[in-house]
Amino acid sequence: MLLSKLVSERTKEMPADAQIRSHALLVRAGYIKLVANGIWTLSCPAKRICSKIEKIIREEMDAIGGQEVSFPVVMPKELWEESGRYAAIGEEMVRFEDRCGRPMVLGMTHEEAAVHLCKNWVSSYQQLPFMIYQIQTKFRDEARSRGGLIRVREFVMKDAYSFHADKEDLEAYYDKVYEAYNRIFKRIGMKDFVAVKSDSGMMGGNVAHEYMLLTEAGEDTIAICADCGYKANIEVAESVREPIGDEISEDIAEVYTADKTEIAELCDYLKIRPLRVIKAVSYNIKGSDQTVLVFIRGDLEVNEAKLKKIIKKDIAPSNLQDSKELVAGNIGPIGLRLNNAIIIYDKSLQNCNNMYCGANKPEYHLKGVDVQRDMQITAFYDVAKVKEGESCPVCGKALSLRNGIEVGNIFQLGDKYTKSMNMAVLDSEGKAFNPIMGCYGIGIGRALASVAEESNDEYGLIWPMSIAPWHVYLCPLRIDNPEIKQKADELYNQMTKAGIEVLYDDRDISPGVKFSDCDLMGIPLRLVISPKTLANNQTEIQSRDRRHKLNPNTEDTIRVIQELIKE
RNA sequence: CGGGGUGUAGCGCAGUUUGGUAGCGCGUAUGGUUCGGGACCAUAAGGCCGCGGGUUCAAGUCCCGCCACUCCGACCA
Repeated sequence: MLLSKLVSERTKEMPADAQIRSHALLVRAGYIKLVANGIWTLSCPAKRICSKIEKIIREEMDAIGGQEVSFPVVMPKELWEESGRYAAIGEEMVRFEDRCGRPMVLGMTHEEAAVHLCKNWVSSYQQLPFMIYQIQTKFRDEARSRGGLIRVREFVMKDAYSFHADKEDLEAYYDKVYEAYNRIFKRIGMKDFVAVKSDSGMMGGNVAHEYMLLTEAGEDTIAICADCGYKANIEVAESVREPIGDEISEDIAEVYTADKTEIAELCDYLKIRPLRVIKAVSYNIKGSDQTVLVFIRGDLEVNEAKLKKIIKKDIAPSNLQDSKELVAGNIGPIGLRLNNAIIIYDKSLQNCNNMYCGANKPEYHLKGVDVQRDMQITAFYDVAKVKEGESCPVCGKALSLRNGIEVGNIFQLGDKYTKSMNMAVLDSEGKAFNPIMGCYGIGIGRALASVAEESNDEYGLIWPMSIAPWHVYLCPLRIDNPEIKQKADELYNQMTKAGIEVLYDDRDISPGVKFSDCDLMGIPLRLVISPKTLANNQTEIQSRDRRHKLNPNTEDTIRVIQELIKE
């Protein structure tokens, strides 16, 4: 490829609106261009990177028995009604009508299409298991896209679906995918990534993992135990907390607390620590007036993902100011009168004593509360957000919190789709059952951006050889010199013939511009020829990561480059 | 959806307070001198000042409405 013909704009200046490095550098180096909010064009080099990532994914998916298919982007409403998701999914799914007025949707995931493809073909357990996958454009009308290619509305995704006769088989296959994913991310040159336990969200199902690139720019938070290796998305992460209290339980008594209702000012007023307080947090079930009231230790926050899972309903924070039953700021679990409400007690309260809580009347709180003695609680649930430094649920050592970008995920789906869509096969006794499914996704563009996020320096991007748009940046200095031009052309042709991918900077401009474009674009190897090198019958090879700097003889150049690429 | 910011040449921005000839840097074109870490000189091209309405002799600038982008939050298989 001749750089003079490459359609991509490189700029000296960092885009002002980019908040994270991958966004800034991908735009600056001319890899991506914004078309509309969350919708990008990939230029040739970015497309080449994607193709290489896809190739690696195909190899690994095929290696675990996958078969590549292609589902439609546009699907009829009916398909999504079968699974119940036409109603369940909100505005992020694009809906429209075709010319005949038939309702259609744009695919944002393809469980329905996968079941549709397989349901008539499979009739016996003997055909199980199998896995189908595709690499295809998805559209999700995200409420808010951001971060360059990190969070977009239109993106290419590898999505895979496996079908199994029983849980054991699914679990065994899930482990295979787990390993395949580790290989994929390693091969595309991602370094600091982990697989963490996650929430299965709207996909349904139970066991799920997310592959996270650990980086400050990440949108997700992950709890990690450095000691035993426990890792979980904060949405599901657990921790162990010791009960708060003293040896001797005091008696319950009312205390005057004036207008202090916020935890911070209440603690200040009473000279106590927040963890001595039983805090009330209230929500409404979405689409109804039923209240969900959570009691939790004062220093902790409610993890809404956990809460939703427990009550199995969608919730929204409620406004207590117009409540007739609750005294905002003075809500307590004792003497509470509430109709039609779900009350959840967090595990952090278990066995605590000498606690403070609202007295359910203005300007008063209770002290000396002993959770076991004074409250009739049948069940405690874990609905608290894990905090930095809390104890690991496995080994008890301190947990740390890290940010991460979700680059892939794997789910054990169960029979949610096969059941709702009536996909049944016969078992060995001739009895019909619904196969169970797993599904497995990787966002291609996000993977590209994640590598960019992790792999760069003050001069620009640094692509790993495995996904670099080109292996070599051919950089002749003084190309106005016919000798140089001839030598460069010659090397370009030879390398291309030898299967080396070369970006040839054939522009007649000053060396500094060439060097900085090469660094900015992050091409792994830079091959310089100049009057200086040619005088010694040499060339100059430098790797973008500065690990190699060689001056081979001209005739050895290609061999040296091939070795470096292999390495 | 809520809150902030910004829309002026391909890119980055000034000009808007106080209305009066459309500016700067980079990039681009031509000629010349340079050239191993973003060279220099000269000349030139390039604008519906986001869109629509209004006020005014006169609007990039003031008023009203809309749109887009962006950041923070809500949301997110």
